[in-house]
Amino acid sequence: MKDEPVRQRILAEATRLFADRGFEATSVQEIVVSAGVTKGAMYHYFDSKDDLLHEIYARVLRMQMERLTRIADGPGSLKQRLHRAAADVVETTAANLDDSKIFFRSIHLLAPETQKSVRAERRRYHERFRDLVAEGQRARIFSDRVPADLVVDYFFGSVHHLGTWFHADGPLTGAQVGKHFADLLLTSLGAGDVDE
Amino acid sequence: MKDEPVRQRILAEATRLFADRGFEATSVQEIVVSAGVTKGAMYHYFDSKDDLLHEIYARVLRMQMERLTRIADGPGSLKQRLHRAAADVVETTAANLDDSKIFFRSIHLLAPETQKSVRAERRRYHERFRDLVAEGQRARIFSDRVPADLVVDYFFGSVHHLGTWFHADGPLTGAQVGKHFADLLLTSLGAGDVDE
DNA sequence: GGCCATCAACCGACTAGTCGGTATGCTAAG
DNA sequence: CTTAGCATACCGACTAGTCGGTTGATGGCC
Repeated sequence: MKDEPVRQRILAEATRLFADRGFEATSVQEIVVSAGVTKGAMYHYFDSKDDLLHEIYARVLRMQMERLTRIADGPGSLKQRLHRAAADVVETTAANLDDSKIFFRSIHLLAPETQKSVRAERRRYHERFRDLVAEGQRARIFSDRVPADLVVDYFFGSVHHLGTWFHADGPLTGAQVGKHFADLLLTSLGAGDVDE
Repeated sequence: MKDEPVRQRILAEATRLFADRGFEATSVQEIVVSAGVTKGAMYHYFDSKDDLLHEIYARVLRMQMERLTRIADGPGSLKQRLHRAAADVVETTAANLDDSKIFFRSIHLLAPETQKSVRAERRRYHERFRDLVAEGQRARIFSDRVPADLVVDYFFGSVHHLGTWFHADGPLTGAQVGKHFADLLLTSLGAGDVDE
């Protein structure tokens, strides 16, 4: 922890504190004290407190987008890939709960421009996921009674709210919740077993 | 409104501003100016800025709990009542989006004690809803492959997430989204048509 | 080798301003 | 007179961000 690069340590502590107390309720003082550095160091690596928040978002978005692309373009039937993608996003969200909490609590506090670019990135992710559902609906593998966009909003609502109830030391692991959520998604699309 | 016009006006403006800019990013000055009163008036009716937030929460919780109880204890089959309750909470959330946004963005900013009581109230609501699902699972009307608690977490995630994408002037009304979401919930529980 | 220049990394006292909250005063009603 | 219902002026605490300065490592030059 001590020999970890300064920049990373600041980011890690900021993430922890933002998730704990909220962005606005956390002062730059608290962050630098927690990270064992000074204000000078922090403003050497980041432009502003907002920039710190933006970096946290960018890191998460990059990671999730990469994983989704790999799964969606990977092998397996459509059912299998959708199930895999759904379970994966739940599992990785559970594994990075702090990032998730910060994301949905604080995005409105960013500068309008920054907010716009973050939302755009988020939308691309959403659309990639929706395309999987829409493809299945066109192929009559999934029911099209509910529009694909709405199904995806429905599903991701559940994922994003993991931060409000999930605990790493609770009765269920992230992987278990992921499997259940993916099952619920597939079932609600009228798809039978994944292995059909 | 006619009992205490000033108090209500302060609450209404605070709700609007909190939803718009966030709790911490909104100053008491801005609230009183928006409401056309002074700080003295605000601190006459409320103990603190936190108290203002707490009142907003309490109002929402009271309303939702009352509606759920009326539907759950009302007439109709279990399927019908669950469908009705699900659609209703979506519709009322959509109709009070500001309250919903504030709720999930700012609850962590309340004093720990207040937070605890709000969470407890929220949990009672959750449990009442879960009991409907669990009852159906015991009666073999719903699939019990996924635990009732998890199904409810799944569903309410979607509801709470409405604040991030739903717009009153969008392509779908709150009632339409409510019906779709309720359909998805019932389908994911392996229940056929509601009218069976 | 010895010497100097350069530069990123970091320090921390400081500024200018904002914040939530309070003390006190005033007015109208009962 | 008392009390409710506000208004106004003000305070101390705290904030994000700045800026002149220090330190240690590196590289070119003689």
